[in-house]
Amino acid sequence: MNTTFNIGQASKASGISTKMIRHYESVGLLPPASRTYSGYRIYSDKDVHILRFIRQARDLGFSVKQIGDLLSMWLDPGRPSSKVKSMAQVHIQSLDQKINDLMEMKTELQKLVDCCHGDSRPECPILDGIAYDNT
Amino acid sequence: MNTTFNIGQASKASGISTKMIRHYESVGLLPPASRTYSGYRIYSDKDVHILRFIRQARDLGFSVKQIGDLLSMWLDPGRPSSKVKSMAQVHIQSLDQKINDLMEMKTELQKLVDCCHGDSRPECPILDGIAYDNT
DNA sequence: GCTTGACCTTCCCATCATTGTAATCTTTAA
DNA sequence: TTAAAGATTACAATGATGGGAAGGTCAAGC
Repeated sequence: MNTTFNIGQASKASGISTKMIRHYESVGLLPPASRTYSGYRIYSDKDVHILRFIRQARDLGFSVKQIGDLLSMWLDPGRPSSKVKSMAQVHIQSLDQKINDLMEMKTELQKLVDCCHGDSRPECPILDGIAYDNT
Repeated sequence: MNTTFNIGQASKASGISTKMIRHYESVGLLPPASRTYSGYRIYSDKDVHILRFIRQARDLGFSVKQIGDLLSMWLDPGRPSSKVKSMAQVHIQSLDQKINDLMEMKTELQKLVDCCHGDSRPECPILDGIAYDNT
């Protein structure tokens, strides 16, 4: 059955807020939705499927620009899977980079925390570390 | 010796761009710098020390708001170190949260990448996974 | 003394993903 | 018929940072 959805229903079905659905349309990630006579947006099953694709990609940390690329690859039946795979691998690298940056921050800060007695006295190796550390 | 710095020198000495030094002043993280007769900002050794503190805190992932709190604790000789320590611990938790989120993304994406042969054929488990996965 | 280049000033705009708000119109259910 | 829920648009804000324009200033060299 070809169900149709208004924006609120599409939002619930996809997990993307109505705000963001309109935004994705305005920046060209989505084609302009068709409209009812009175101007409400209408979404088909296929549209909702695309929205769910977008949400999944977003949850994997892809940017809107990258999601656009993924979408056009998804909708292009002939594209080689190697293209998708290399894009995914590049993205994994950037995730790794971010993870490493955050872990480095955590390690440094943990070192300072471990040195701090954390009581009512004012001496504080954490602040001293931030003030004088030259890593 | 009481050296003074203009904004470019303070930037080099602290590792914070001139853009950001002005920005930090405009949002109140820094008090308004004193000025030469012609309007150039002047920084003292102490000011540069504060800038370096800010950069260290930023490199540990603290937000400007949090850096403001750290700064006032740093400059308040009587504050208990427990205050600093608990703030640092909360921050470590939020770093952990971010690390976990990113690692989850990476794991999921890596699973898909591992399934993809990545050659000239169009079948692509990565796109299929993004399209149909319901984690 | 004047030119040049490097550096400073302010102000506005852009990024990125997302949320909030306000004013207004439409649909739906009581 | 009316009230509530939900849709429309447009604009602003977040947070950390960068870019650029238009203009003033300083130091070095001729």
